[in-house]
Amino acid sequence: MKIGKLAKLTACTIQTIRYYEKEGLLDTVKRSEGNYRLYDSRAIKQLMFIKHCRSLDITLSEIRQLIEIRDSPETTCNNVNALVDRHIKQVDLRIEELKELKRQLKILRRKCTTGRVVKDCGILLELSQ
Amino acid sequence: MKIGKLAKLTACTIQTIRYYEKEGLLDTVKRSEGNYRLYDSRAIKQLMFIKHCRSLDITLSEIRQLIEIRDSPETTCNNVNALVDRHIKQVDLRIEELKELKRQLKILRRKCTTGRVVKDCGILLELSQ
DNA sequence: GTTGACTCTATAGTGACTATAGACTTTAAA
DNA sequence: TTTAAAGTCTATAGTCACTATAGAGTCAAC
Repeated sequence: MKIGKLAKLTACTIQTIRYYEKEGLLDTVKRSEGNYRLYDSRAIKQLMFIKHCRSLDITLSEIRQLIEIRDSPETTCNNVNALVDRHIKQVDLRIEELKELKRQLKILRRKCTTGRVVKDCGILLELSQ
Repeated sequence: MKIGKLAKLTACTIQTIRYYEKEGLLDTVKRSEGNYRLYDSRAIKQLMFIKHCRSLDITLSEIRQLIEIRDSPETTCNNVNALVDRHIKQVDLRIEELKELKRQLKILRRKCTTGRVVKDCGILLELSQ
């Protein structure tokens, strides 16, 4: 299978697949006579693993770690658990930050009602302090 | 006042100040004989305005718009209100996305308990599907 | 044989900074 | 007065995870 088909099957762009290869997340695969990459089902699995991780906002560097861990099947997986725990904490923190941000924005928004002219705009006045 | 003092007063880094100037958010200021930038209180105000906006996650491009609007004091400020409203919506959307992400991560986390070996790790198994 | 679809590499751009190199200026101490 | 340290200058590259483009090569069908 060539890269276009893999891209369709996995709903990745061709550029992204090549990018993951360059970053060492996908194995390099053999090439056709015309230098086209040739993929098999193993590549689909690898790519879906990456996609799944990315959909959970796991960074490429963390994915690299997970791949490395996965390839030592007899070690304990405590570091996998730790990685996920750390990730949940980060997401939580970001949610709290954004909630506070929203609160601030709403306060700001209330400083001005529609139809004023700029020099009386409560929002701009507030932002200028 | 030279750039280092401005940086201290506003808790910005020197590089960031120069960056904002390059991006047209800060006025270019006059220079000393030795080509050092010389700032006055006007620069402090401009920079604090930018900082205040950035703390609300307003993009540099939006800040540019706000500056432009602010400099036409007789026009209505409806576009300021619209910009803030749009921003609140975006933040809200992002919060919802992150909440869903957190839910997914927690589900994932429950797939594995501590102390297993990698080849039995429920998290890695789940991610591989 | 030629058109069109596909693929290749290499490079630049995104946003909002951050970091570095190498040179110049100013200030303070010896 | 020298010199060392601290401050500043410009220009450039790096960050992250892609995305977009240029220009060239490959392949299949008509």
